Amino acid sequence: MTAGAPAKDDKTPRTARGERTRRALLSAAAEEFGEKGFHDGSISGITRRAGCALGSFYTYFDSKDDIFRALVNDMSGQVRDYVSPRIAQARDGIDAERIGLLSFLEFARAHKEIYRIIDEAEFVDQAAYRAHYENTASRMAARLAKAAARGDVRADVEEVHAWAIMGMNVFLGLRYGVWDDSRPAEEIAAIANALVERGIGRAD
Amino acid sequence: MTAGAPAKDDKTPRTARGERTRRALLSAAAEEFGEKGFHDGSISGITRRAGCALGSFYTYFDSKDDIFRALVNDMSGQVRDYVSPRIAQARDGIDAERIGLLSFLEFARAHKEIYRIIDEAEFVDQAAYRAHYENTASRMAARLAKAAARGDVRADVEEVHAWAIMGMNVFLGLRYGVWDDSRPAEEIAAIANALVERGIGRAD
DNA sequence: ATGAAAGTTGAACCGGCTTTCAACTTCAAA
DNA sequence: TTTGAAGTTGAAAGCCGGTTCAACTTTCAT
Repeated sequence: MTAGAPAKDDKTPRTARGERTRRALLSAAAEEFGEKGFHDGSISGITRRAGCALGSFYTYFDSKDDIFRALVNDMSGQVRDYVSPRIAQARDGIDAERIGLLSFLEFARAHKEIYRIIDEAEFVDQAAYRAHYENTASRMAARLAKAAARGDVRADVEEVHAWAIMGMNVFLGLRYGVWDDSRPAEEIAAIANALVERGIGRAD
Repeated sequence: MTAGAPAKDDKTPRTARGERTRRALLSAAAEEFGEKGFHDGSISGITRRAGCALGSFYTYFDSKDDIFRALVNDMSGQVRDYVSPRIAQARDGIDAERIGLLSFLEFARAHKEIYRIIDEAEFVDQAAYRAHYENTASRMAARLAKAAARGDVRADVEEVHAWAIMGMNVFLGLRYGVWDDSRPAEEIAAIANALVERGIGRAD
């Protein structure tokens, strides 16, 4: 046995053309579900946007649920890949969280469909939904623990703080990223970061 | 013209029996949608739980969307009516926010379906979804402004702080209310409130 | 007591959407 | 050039749940 995939009836493309079609379907699905939501979005809408026939859909995905799952994974990864390298540039633990929120705001402004997709996962694929937030929270908790070890933040930071700050970020992203992007992202990030800094920053 | 309702073909019950049936349908809908979500939940599932015939549904509601809208309104009001009087007992502006989170956690633990219903409104009735959060945020912003006037919190508190704290509360409610209620609600509220107190409390 | 308004019933209608399928095209290795 | 595996096509099958409706029962004001 070679790779991890058991491949009963494998839907993985074997060809450059196939790969292209699969990508086209995935990004068409992001548009379709982003605009209409899972239940109003249709597979024929997806294939129309992707410029292929209805039947081709089933060459790459088992079902409507299946492509949705794939999409949630994809977007969850996209956020992480956008935010992580930026955070790595931070000068300290508090600054890392400012940059985390700032880049998340930027990402949300550029991909307004993200909320409709991640949030709808709560109904279509709860496991993927929980996984997304639990992963995000535990990455943040790990950063905070490191920052605490370096003395950048209080020693008593824990999981609860990570969930609190993540929740803050998610709602600020919705309100000031997706619903209304008229205020500078830097300004929002600065205000929230001041709250965080006093809230968990080291006591002087 | 007498009351506000125009009443073209009014679905309001005129009878005690009718009122009972309507309530039964509404709470059956909370169960059904809470368990299965809007799109997997069915009207026949609702009437089965409510113990009435399929056709009776349409005596009180125009459509599946209609009852969902009514339900979101109902639950949004229930949260407010549970939390508001408790907040009124607070000794100061910071304590008010602690109690707000604490009572929200209690409410979420007792009504675990609330997230699935409010969150799905994002797709079924976006206006109701936005209204729920905008109302909640502006109530909080008003409380904070009052607290600032009394010197309980910093003078520069604004809308952004309200959205940040609301987001915190929502995610803590999901994580420590709905998904896992093993830690005491008081403990979670205390940790978050310490963050808020240092974050926006008056500078000494 | 009585009749009209309110409420109840569930079988059947209806439309839309997912999913299937068998014929057809493309592509690249031999 | 040949061959067959990979990919494409879109019509139509099949399913499922929302919605309708006309007959029936209950309620309540007079």
